[in-house]
Amino acid sequence: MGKKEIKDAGLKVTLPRLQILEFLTNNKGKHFAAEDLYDEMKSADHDIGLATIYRVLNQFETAGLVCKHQFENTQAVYELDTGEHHDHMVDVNTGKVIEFFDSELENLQVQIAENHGFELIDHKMVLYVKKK
Amino acid sequence: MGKKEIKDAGLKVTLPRLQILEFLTNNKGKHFAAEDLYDEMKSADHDIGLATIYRVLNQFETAGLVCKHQFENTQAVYELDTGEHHDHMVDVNTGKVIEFFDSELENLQVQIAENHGFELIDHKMVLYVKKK
DNA sequence: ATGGCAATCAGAATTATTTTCATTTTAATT
DNA sequence: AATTAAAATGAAAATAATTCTGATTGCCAT
Repeated sequence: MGKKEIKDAGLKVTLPRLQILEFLTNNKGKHFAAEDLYDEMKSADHDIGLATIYRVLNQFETAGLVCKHQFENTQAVYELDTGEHHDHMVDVNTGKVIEFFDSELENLQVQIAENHGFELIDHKMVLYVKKK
Repeated sequence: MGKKEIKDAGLKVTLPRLQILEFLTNNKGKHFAAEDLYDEMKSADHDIGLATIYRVLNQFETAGLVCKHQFENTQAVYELDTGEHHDHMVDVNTGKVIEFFDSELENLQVQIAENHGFELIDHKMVLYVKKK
């Protein structure tokens, strides 16, 4: 149970926060829009307002508990932050999102930033692909 | 002047389109939100409605004349598509956007997609950096 | 228990963008 | 050059995603 994580984030332990965090924990690696979560919570008889979902997700994001992605769709999606960095590959035909990690790529990015006189803080990368 | 490009895109050559395209051509490599362009046009005594700006930018995008980027800000930004692919680096302190191209990176991306059984169609990458 | 402050709810507000529809402009044709 | 149909425009309304507001509720240290 996520009580500790919530407390460590400087937030009060409330039912909505626990329920949202629990759901994301049980669905590692999957992406959910705020409204998806709203529906999921409703299905589980957890009546959490949409505004609360958005608020909690933002708080969780700043706390490093979840990460937020803005793919091509207009709605942002969220997933549990497992601490293991990864990038995304989107199948343009199916819309399916594949997560991957490539250390050579990670190194190259640091290198490129350095070549321009910068320090790499973070990056975002999405590959749009299709089955060959 | 951009009459030819507009015609080739299957669009009628109108004043708003010419003025927007001319402005972007004179500002290669710079990014503008729809509202920036709206203001720019107004400053130049070209009274183009904001709806038209959005409409024309979308048409130009599908025609491959401009490309659209969604960085961290909420507003999308547009720039002239010079045909030369490049990625972006954002200075997290100044907000400044630096364009760059790295062929090693491009190759690696193709490679990664292939390793997962996919063909790379396109990609989007933003490096968040700061001065060292 | 209870008092204070943070969290929640529901709905209103905001922001970016798109759509609608009446009017104007373009470009093809006479 | 005048005619005309189709496409483009402007202004305002509509939409979509997200954030804010104000009243109420819930958490927790005393």
